[in-house]
Amino acid sequence: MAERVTIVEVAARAGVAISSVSSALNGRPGVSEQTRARIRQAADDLGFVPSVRGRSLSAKRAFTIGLVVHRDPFVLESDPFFGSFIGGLESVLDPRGYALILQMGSAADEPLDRYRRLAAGRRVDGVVLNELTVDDPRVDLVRELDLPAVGVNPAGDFPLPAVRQDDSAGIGELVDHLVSLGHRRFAHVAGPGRFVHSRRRGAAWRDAVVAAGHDPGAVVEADFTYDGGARAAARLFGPDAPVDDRPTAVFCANDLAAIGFMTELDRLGVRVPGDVSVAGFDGIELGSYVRPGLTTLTTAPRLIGAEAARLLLSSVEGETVTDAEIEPARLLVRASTGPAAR
Amino acid sequence: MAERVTIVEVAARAGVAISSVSSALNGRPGVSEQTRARIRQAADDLGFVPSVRGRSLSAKRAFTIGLVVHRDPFVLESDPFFGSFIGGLESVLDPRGYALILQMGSAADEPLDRYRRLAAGRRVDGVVLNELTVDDPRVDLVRELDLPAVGVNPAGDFPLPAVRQDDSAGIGELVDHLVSLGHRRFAHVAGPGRFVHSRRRGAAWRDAVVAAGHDPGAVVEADFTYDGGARAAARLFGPDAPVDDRPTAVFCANDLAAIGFMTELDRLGVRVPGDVSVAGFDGIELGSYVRPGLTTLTTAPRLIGAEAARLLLSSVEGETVTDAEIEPARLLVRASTGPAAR
DNA sequence: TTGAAAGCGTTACCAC
DNA sequence: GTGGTAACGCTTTCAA
Repeated sequence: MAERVTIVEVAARAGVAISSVSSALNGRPGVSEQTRARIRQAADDLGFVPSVRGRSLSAKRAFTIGLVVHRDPFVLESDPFFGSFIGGLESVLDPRGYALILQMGSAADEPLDRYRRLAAGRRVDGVVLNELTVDDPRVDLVRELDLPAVGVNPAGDFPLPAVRQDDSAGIGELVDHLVSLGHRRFAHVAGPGRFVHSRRRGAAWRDAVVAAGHDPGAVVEADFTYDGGARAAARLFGPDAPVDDRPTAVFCANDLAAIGFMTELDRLGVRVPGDVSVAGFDGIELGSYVRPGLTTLTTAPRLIGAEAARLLLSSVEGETVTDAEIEPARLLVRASTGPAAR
Repeated sequence: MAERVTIVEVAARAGVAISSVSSALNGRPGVSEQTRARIRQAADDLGFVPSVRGRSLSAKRAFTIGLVVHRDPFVLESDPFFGSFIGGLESVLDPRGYALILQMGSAADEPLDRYRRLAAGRRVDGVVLNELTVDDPRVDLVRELDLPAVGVNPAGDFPLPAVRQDDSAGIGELVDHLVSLGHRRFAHVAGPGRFVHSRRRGAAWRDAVVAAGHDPGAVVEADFTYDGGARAAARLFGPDAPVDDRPTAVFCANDLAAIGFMTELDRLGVRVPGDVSVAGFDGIELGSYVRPGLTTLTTAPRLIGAEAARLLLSSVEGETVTDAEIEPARLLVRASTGPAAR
């Protein structure tokens, strides 16, 4: 690598001490406007950019935050959340001079180790905790490690700073929508029960259906994948499924599963929305392309990422942080929901 | 953040100089086995892990490599390549003490700036160059910046270390497969022409079809998205498309577009594979779920990522690097290709 | 074999 | 306002 220009050379060119260069360039007081200008000039001439390495050591800060993805890579493949979420993180990290370290905790290795090593090597100043599980062990871990962290959509009693997006209001709208279309028999294709967000969506759905005076119906646990959605459809509508009392409206905990669900229904000769209305959750692009277009709840992964980064940086920089609340997920009605069959 | 234990404390506990600790722990000679053991013990007792910050400054190395993704976040959403590719990178970076910095170059900002800043701040020791375009400006840039880099599937005359996976053999197999099924009229749904890999796939397809003695037929440029594939289908088989001379076999430059293509065909009442055979490229999970299952060429993004990381680290550490060749993409026949209609 | 000290590029403190 | 200088945590060189 080529030799890059350091603060020493800037100081030499401007004819001042390096401490003055540091003060001047970082906008600290104690430098006359005149010399500040001269220093700026010298820095520009030389194309000086401070080395994060030096800054890191001196400032005791890595200027880096970590995100560990715990999924199997192939699950991530089709997950629409991460791209936008990471983009959101980036959008606030980058302007503030921070970078994102991404780790993929393969299912094999102990995921907590990743955090341990990140902290032990002082690689990152903080981490964002995503896809929280019930009693997530990472919460205790980051406290033990004294590592700043923010949670994304955690449970109510979460002890760390968090960004939340309400989904109960939107799910309520969805239930109203379905009920007003005449639906009375429901089912839910849930995410894995260990995830906080799976549970919350399931609970919000159940509560809303019950509040509307109906039976919440069957709950089939899937795994957020396309294939899991397809299997759930087979279970509810396949040849072995009970014929009477079949639901006429199904809420899937995420769009990808909902799309798999619809595809399998199609194969089984069940019409959407003629025989069954289907709704998802997420608002992924794909949902607008498939036929029928998928009714869903739109979330804001990019915004969530941006807020998470904002909170985390505040936390890292020792400011007091209050939780962030994103605008609620909203109902987006497309063609996959329609009047209940008579 | 809690105070972490440093090399000084290890030295104190072992009753030696810090330089001895450094030598002992890094497996350098010049330390007796006895003191080495004592030092190891002390380090273990204290739970010492060297700070990357200190090492970075001293070693003039960030122990970090960079990947800049240039897509719109929403395109990335549905791209299956990155998850596995990043997993592959990680799988070799992590054991060697390196971490991955991921940046998302939003379409808005000048993407080259990302590399400039990464290099200027000494944030990374090298970068991997993905989705290379024809005359990709990043090639000159990294040389100007003197930043180690590896290319993924570049053109033949690429001046930097590269990892390549041949697709012409697999595409040849595909053409053989289609021809043996009786197909004579072909079309290709291509990726954007600025990408090297779009062009290579298109050329391999054309060459193979011509070599088989047939006309390569229409080429419709799409953009690797589901929607782009659907639009291509509308163009080739929609109401405005010429009715005679329609292709009976279509090769799409990637799976996602192929799936969009098939979905649109379905809507248009064109049967797959009854009326038209469709093949994709990539081997994404989704292709095995959709109906009919998608015939495709399977690539190895995880392996490509691993090799890219391996080459890049060699390059960073000043070793001589030779290009890596991944096993060729292979034909995977599923239900979307069948006998040509008579 | 061991240890002292310089150096990596910053920031921050404290004299002047 | 300005300029030394210590400190950050490590590696490396060089004497002892």
